[in-house]
Amino acid sequence: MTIGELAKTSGVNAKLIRHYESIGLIPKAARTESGYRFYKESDAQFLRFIKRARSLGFSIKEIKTLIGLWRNKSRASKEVKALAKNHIKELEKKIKEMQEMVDNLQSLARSCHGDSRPECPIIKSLEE
Amino acid sequence: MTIGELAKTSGVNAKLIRHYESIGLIPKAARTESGYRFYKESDAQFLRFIKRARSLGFSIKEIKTLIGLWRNKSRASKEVKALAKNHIKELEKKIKEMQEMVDNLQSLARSCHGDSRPECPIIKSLEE
DNA sequence: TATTGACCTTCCAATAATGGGAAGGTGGAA
DNA sequence: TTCCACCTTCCCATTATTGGAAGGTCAATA
Repeated sequence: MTIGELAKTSGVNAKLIRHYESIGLIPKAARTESGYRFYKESDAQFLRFIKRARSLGFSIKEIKTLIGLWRNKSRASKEVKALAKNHIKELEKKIKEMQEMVDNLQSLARSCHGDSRPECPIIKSLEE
Repeated sequence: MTIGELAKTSGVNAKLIRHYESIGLIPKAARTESGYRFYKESDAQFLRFIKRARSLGFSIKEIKTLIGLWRNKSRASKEVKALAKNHIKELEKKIKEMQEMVDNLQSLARSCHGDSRPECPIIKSLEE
């Protein structure tokens, strides 16, 4: 499989596959005589694994750990669960921060007339 | 005021003040004969404005717009309100995405025994 | 006066993840 | 042979912030 075909079957675009290789997230691909990378089916599965983990918000660094856990068939499930729980905590922390921003802004926006007059509590709150 | 003093009174560190100058977010500072930047009180207020806006999650680009609105004493408050509303929408969109990640992970984590056995639905879900 | 330490300067680089483009080589089909 | 689609590497941009290196300046102290 060429890198373009792998991109199609894995859903990860070729540019990104090369990048993942360059940072050591995936192993260096085998090459044809002319230097083209070539892949096998299982490489697509690997990339899909990465893509799913990304869609759950795991960072590349966390995914490296996840890959290790994935490959280690005898590791305890509590190790994986701990990683997930920790990740959930981080996500929840960010969500909370953003929700606080929204709440603050909502209350400012509510108190702003939003008409053609220049008086604006939103701006005023930034001045203080 | 030197940049270090400004950093203290504004709460924005010196490195970042120079950066803000380099990207044109704040005007170029006046210089002493020896090349040191120097500032006045109102510069600290300006930086605090920026810092507050950042803490509400506005991007540097949005802040540039906000500064324009701030300076324009005759602009309509509805312009500011529109910017804020738009920003709220973006924040809420991100929050929703992250909340979906959390929900998915929570349900996976719940179904994972989290003991010493290797079977793990979290990993399994990434394999599919 | 010489030294010292705290502060200032600029420039370069790194972070995280992805995308875009340029310049050039390769493969296969018409 | 020519042509197009694909491949290669390398560099750059994004966003906001921080870090360091190498070197100049200021003020106080020995």
